[in-house]
Amino acid sequence: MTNPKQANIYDVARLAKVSHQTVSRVLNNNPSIRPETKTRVLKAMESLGYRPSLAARALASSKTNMLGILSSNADFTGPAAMIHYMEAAARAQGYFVVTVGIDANDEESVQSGIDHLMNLGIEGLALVTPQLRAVEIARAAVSGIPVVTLDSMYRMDELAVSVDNFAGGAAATQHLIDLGHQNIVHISGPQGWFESTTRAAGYTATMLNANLVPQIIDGDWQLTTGYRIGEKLDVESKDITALFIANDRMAIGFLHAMRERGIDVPKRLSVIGFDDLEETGYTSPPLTTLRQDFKELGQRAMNLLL
Amino acid sequence: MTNPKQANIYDVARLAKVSHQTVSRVLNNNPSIRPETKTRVLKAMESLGYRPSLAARALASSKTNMLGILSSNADFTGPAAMIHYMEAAARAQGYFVVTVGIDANDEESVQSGIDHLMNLGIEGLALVTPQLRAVEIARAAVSGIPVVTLDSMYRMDELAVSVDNFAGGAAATQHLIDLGHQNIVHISGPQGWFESTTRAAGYTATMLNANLVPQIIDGDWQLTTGYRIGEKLDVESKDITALFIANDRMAIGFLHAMRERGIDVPKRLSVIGFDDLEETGYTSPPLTTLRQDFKELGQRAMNLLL
DNA sequence: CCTGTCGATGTGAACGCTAACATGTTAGTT
DNA sequence: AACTAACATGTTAGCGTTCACATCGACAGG
Repeated sequence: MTNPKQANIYDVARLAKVSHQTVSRVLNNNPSIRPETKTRVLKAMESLGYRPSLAARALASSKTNMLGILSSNADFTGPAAMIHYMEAAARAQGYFVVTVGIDANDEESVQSGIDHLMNLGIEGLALVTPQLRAVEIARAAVSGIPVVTLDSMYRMDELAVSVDNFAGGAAATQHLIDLGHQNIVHISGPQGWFESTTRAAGYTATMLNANLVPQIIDGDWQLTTGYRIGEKLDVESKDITALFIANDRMAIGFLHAMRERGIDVPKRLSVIGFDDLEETGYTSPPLTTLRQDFKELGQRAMNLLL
Repeated sequence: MTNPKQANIYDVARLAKVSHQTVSRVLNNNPSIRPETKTRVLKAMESLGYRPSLAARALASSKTNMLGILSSNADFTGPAAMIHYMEAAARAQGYFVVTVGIDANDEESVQSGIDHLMNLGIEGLALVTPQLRAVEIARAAVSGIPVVTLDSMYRMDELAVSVDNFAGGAAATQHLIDLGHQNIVHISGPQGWFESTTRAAGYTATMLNANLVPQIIDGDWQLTTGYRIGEKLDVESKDITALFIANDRMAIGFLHAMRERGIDVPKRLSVIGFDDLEETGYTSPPLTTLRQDFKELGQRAMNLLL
């Protein structure tokens, strides 16, 4: 409760009748310190309300204990959850996480975000930016520290963790095939997004594998787009019986259109989505969806960084 | 691209043929420096790829340039958006934002989150924790730095910014009254949340003001709860004609239940929600909702801190 | 007993910057 | 021309740690 003048390591040392270096050793859990001395120092810290200065520590040791997250679209459920769990994992190890939000379509925004973080002296960077271009810029602008990418195709190098979108797309498609569908359409995400292309690839591969013809309609994740596609999709004459839609938002929009047109889902048409919106399951008509494990993903990313 | 040994202020000074202090002055935009000298120094920095050390700066000036955000439920749309905009506003002023996620129902979690941030030496703290108890703990644990609360009743002191939930609740209610409804039910959020009580208060006041009887059903923000309430609400015998539901999630669940029961919204029953889910407007039946301006809120909070 | 080792602790410098004060230079006053 | 104020820059001393090395005592081996 008192706030006279934050105690420093010398104050503690004096009170504990040791040298400042011994205090430092206690701070860093140096093994060669007598338990007795250690408790004495600890007690002194306690009674002074001592708080080590991260700044001084960083200066002397050139370890900042800072991690950066570069994030576009942090307001989507998935990314937000991943960031949340990454932060928790990092904090458990004594790290601080600085999150910077960017506009992934604006190269300058990406650059300045990275600059900001590099100035801080972060020791690791996580990219929660599904846009291919942004990841490239980021990887180029950063050097000397580990970078991990979430949700990407970069999985090929070891520096990324990711939902296996290919497998996901394949699973969704296979599910529909197993239900007996043959004429299955895929509504994809926008180009330039990892999830888009990978999910679509999973779909295509599975269709071809079953000797079926893949049909992809380009989407852009937006709910309204799903709706618009739903309005004009020629379900009847083309005899489409099932759709795999790349994310739940579009799926919800699409379902709404179906309802307006009086097309019965799931009787006349099966629809499967992808993502993790809580709303799923309470739409009418109901939506089947593939869940993703963001928690595990976030933690894995952190472990990779540390 | 080279990375021999980060240049420091002395290296720059030597190259620009000035003293290190002059370099420091350039760094800090000291006005009493000749433009000519300034450009010379700037050029030297550039050519060395100089990056000021935040740690050293913090140590010498005891200004950390760090701001903290304590956040529960960061995966809701509202909070996530606010955090996003706060970060942007802070960064524009050269600040770094460290976000810590907590479990607001676990006092220890709140405490340790705050400790973490205090160790960092943050210069300001924003609370994005709508739970009353968490805010109390936080306010008590922090001293010496400004604390701002978002979305709270603390609006009374100047240290909080907030959507005016009271006015919002009142507006929604009045809207229904204006449509001619008299028997209007409110489904509220959980107790202990600012938004809950304040929105409910706005509802109650408006009802009473119109000589109508307020009827409140306790909810908890959850979609499933909205659904369950919808399942068993005795709309018929009580002749309920309208509902004001405290958030969109519950509203969506509720609407789903109405649909299953064959109750026509909005013909038989008017429903109005509150929040900011994009999905709103594409549900069936359609949902009217009150929008919130998270962007402005986030920025206002930052300005308050700085 | 003397020497060599190891464990426990102390000493001084360094980290890269800003604060405070000192110095030198220019221009304005009388 | 001498004196001062204002500007532009330099000098020295920290800020609170850690690092590298020095010291001190005790205990073992010969």
